[in-house]
Amino acid sequence: MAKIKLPEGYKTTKQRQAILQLLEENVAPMHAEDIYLKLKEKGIELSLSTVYRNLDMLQKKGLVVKAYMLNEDKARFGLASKKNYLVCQECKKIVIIDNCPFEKFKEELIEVHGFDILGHSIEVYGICPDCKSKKSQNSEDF
Amino acid sequence: MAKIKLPEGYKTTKQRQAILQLLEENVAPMHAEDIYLKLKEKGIELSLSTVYRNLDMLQKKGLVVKAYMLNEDKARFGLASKKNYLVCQECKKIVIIDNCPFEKFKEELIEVHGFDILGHSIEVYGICPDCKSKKSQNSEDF
DNA sequence: AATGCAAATGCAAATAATTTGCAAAAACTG
DNA sequence: CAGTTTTTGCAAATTATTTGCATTTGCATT
Repeated sequence: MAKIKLPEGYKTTKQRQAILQLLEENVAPMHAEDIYLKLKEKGIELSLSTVYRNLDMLQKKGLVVKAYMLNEDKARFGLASKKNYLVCQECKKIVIIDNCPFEKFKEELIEVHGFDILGHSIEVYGICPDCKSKKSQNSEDF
Repeated sequence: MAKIKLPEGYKTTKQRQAILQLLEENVAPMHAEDIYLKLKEKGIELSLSTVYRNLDMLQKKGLVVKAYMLNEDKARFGLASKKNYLVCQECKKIVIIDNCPFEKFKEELIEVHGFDILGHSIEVYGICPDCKSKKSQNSEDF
């Protein structure tokens, strides 16, 4: 948990710190409301708009990534360092892909399309090992 | 323009056909409202809820992919076959990545995480060649 | 430690995308 | 072309997210 440094001109508030810390602790990117509820539970006083406002600011500053996942209609927010993940379609568990395959293809993409590449995000969906074994217990016919 | 076959039990309506055809013609995934407006322009009678309902159905049937792009707050819909793209952060132009790098990493991902992989989507953002040259015209200092 | 000012917060109200209920219209079946 | 089912359009409802404004808080400077 390396403390994340806020950009110039922004103040350190307990709400802001709590949000960042929660995002650090969590593997998966979270919905704004989850963040709000989790922090309330922990006894931190904040409002949902504070959560949104902070996430928005952090996103604009590049510290946080906002993403919508398959079949979800609300945004998730996570630290910019965790932006490639596997999602189980059964239990919705999220697993971070850490050595991202993408780097190897950056060059190829630059050549083919001529873009300067600033960033990327990859979402992979499937069935996680746990759900797979639960499934095969119920029906041996696969 | 290979005609797309509707799933069993669904009727062929002019609205539904028009939506699918428009998605085939378009390189980039579109917002529901764009689809609505473009088709209205073409003289096709439909409502926005019809667009949403069809896209929803098509998505559930796997023919269409719904995705939210970086810094956008409304969904885009595109044919399932076109789900990896490059987005220019300046002009918002979208370019399809056609020989998707991902396939080569599927195996690796399966091994490492034990997921059965059903699908994926990749969004890459950067600056397109056009915007790049416009930029360097304005300031030669890069 | 007190002061002053900008930044941040909470609350309630506003906005905007998407969804839904329902009656009428269109598709397909025989 | 009559009967049944699906689809549509419209308007109203829902839900995530944003915003205005008055108040509070963080922090730099006396």
